[in-house]
Formats: sequence, structure tokens, C-alpha cells
Amino acid sequence: MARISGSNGARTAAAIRSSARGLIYRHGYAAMNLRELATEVGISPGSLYNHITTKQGLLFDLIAEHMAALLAETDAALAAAGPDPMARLRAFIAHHLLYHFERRQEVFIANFELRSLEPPNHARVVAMRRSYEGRLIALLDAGVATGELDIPDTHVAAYAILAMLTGVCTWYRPDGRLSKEELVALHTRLVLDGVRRHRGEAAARAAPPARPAAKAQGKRARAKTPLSPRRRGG
Amino acid sequence: MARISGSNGARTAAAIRSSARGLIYRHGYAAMNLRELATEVGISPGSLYNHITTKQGLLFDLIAEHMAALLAETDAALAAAGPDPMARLRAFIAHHLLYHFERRQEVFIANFELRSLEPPNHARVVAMRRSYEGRLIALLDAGVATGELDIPDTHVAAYAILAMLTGVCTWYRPDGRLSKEELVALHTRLVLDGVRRHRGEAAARAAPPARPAAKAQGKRARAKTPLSPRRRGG
DNA sequence: CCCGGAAACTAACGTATGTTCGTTTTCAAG
DNA sequence: CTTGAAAACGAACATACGTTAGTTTCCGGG
Repeated sequence: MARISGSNGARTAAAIRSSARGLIYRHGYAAMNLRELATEVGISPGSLYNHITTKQGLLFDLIAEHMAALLAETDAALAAAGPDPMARLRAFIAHHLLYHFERRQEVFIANFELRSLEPPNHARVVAMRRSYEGRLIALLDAGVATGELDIPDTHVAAYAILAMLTGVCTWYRPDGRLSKEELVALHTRLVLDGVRRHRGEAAARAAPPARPAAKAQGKRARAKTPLSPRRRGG
Repeated sequence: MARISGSNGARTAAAIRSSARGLIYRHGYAAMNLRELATEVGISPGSLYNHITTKQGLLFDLIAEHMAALLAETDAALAAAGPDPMARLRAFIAHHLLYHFERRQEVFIANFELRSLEPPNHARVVAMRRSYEGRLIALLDAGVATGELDIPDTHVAAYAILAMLTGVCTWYRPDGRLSKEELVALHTRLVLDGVRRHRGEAAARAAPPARPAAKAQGKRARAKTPLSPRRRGG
């Protein structure tokens, strides 16, 4: 009994990827074993190799496809948002969240199984990730240029924003208390209020915890100056 | 040649934990193997079992100790900050970042090897984590109560803030461009501007893209209701 | 109808891994 | 000096895993 009746290469390949996503998401790449994957797909372990090169190749394919899709869809969303920097920033935030809600597993895998990729594969994925971060950094820079945003360091801000937005996936559940739209609204506000230029009360809001004294002196002088450029001793 | 001259139980145990932290941090729990650990410590694989119960027990010990320390030190930092809600919030942010800078490996392990814990161990760590989140939620609630903070949903805000702050550890490097203090200042500002009450321009900034309807009904009544229970599996 | 490839099967290989076991050596207490 | 626990050793066990090999069956094109 081999070559089961009605078997279909494309369908099996899709089932493998789908099951692999779930297994890696739940157990991690290293802890996932191909026998369990084969069982879930409904074929024998050896048959997997009609559709994958190696376990490592399977992981890379899953991650690379996800990253490519994320980049493409993000660009589409930004294009649809038009030229206004703030509109584009809102579009980025909303798209990031909605895409991540939709594909929690892929996102999680791409973020936390990066280290499981062998060097050449690793480098390729990192490059795609950099590219994605670069899009947000560019948006923030654009907002700073128009004066609508007030961000001392757009790189740091971009990483912080991405961490915050991506973090939602770790606890979001479709049947949870809050809808996707509510979460988008909440996080849009959190992000924008964090980077927007506020009238009047500009300075001293990042004052060190202990001393409420340094209240009125700095005004907004340092807002545009780059952060201390060089490293410290050790 | 066994029981090497000058050997010392406590020192070996510490070396095991230290090496295990590094190995799990770099390779992940499942991918770490005890032979490599033993080699790094400088003993034979079997000798590990003079100091650990099982591989799983070692992971649990590492995580549980970290969580206990985090809770204890956080409480100390909050106590030192006095009673003012905003001062306490600043203290929480600063302490969270500094602690996480100091112990990046433990933090990473505690966050991303949770799933590698067997159910009973998993439950105990989750409880500690809940407790930590609870401290921030309480701080936000206190700020809302005094009117200094303006937060539609303190649970969501707390998770978002923790994700943002913890995310810094994924890219912070001691010899990087920004010092710890600068990062604390930047993130304190990002967080506080995200949750602070802004004068005048209060409303409509979180308007949902699609349906602005469900806006005025809940107000902040539901800020206290618990989220739908988190489940592990998919 | 026939035939070659696609896609499945069974079986096994080689290795790696967590863990156990019995032994041996050091050190400190009596 | 004796003794017993602590802490190391080397060896092995049992299993699990990724992967390969050879074989068998179904299906579509000639």
C-alpha cells in the first residue's frame, strides 16, 4: 500500500508546512520531531522527504516566505495610505497589528527561531528583517522632518515600537475580550502619544526618577540633537 | 582519578548554572545538550547529576530563581520610590530596564523557554509572572485614579509597556551607542507620553479605523475585568 | 494499453542524548 | 587513623531522532 489513492503532491506539501508551523510554534524548532510531523500530516516519516530537503530547509522556507509576504503587504498598505507621513504611520501600525494577528504563528517563528537557522540562512532572514525595520524608521524620520513627531532617536523608537506592537501577539486571542479593531486603536494611541510633538509641556519629561528638581531648565533644546554619539568605557 | 583535588560542590553547582544560562540563551533549552554543558563546566556528563535533578529541573530552577529575584528587587525599588504614583511608575520603568540590562540571559530564558517547562513547573512560573504584571497594572490604575494618567485599558497598556521595555534586551549591548541611562530616559519618555493625560487634545485620538460606535459605552468600567484566560496550546 | 515518474510505504542506519550505575578519590569529622 | 559522605570518573543503556534506501502503487501522457 503505497502511493495512496487520491494522493496529491501539492496538497501534501501544504499540509506539511501547515502542520510544521503549528508544531514549531508550540514546541519550538529543536523540540519538533519529524515523526510527529509526519503523523500529523498522515504520512510516514520518510515520505516527508518527497516534499522537503531537510528539517533546516523546512524552517528556512517557512520564515523566508513569511518575511517576504510581510514586506510585500506592508508596501501595499503604505502605498494605499498615500503620501502624508502621519497617515502612513497609522497605516503601518494598523497593518503591522492586523497582519500579526492573522499570522501569529509565522511571526513568532520568524522572531524566535532565527537562532535555529544556520549562518547562510540566518543572514538572509536578518537582511529582510532589517529592511522591514527600515520602513518604520523612514516613516518616523519623515514625521520628524515635518515637525509632527518629536523623537530624539528614531532607531531606538522604531525598535521600541516594533517590540510593543509585536508583543501583542504573545497574548492576543481571537476570542479574547478585545477585538482586533479595539487593539489597533489602543496601540495606535499608545504609539502616537509616545512620539507625537506635544504643545507646551515639552521638556524634562524623561527626568531621572529621583529628582523632580530639573523641571524647567532644558526646554526642548535636546530634542533634536543626536544622542551622545560614542560609547562609554565599560 | 575522581573527586579532583580542590573540587568544591558549591563552586561546581554555580558553574553549572552559569554555563547552562549561556547555553540555553544561545541555543535554546531543547538544543542544549548536557554533554556540551559538562564540557564547558569541566566535568563529565554523569557528574552533572551530583548537582542537578534533571535537565528539566535545571531549567525550572534557573527561571524560578530569576523570577523570584525580579519580584523582590522590584518591590524594593518601589518601596524606595515612596508613595507618589508617578514616582513609582518611573521607578518601575527604570528598574525594569536596568534589571533587564543586567540579566539579559535570565530574562530571555524566562520569557521564551516557558513553553519548555512541564505543566506543574509552567504553572508556578506563570503565577510569578502574573504577579509581576499585576504590580505594573496596579501602578497604572493608581495613576488613573489620581487623574495623572489617561488609559482606556490598564491591562492592555501594561502588557504593551512590558513588551516594549523587555524588547530592549533583544538588541541592547553594553558597548552599544547608547548608555543604559540614555535608554532609560528615552523609554521613560516613550511610555509616559503614551499614557499621560494630555491637556486639551484628549478625545478622539484612539478613534477606531472602522467603527467609532463602541466608544462611549464602556468608558473605563471594564478596565478592571480580567482578560479571557490565557491558554497554552493552540 | 502501457510505461515512467510522482508519491507513498517499510525498514533500517548511524548518531546523539538524557540518564543510570558502579567505582574511585578526596576531605573533614570522630 | 578511620570512616563515611561528597564529588568526581568512565562506561553503558535505552531511546529518539534525522535521514537514506529500496520497494510498491497510483495516475496521466504516449
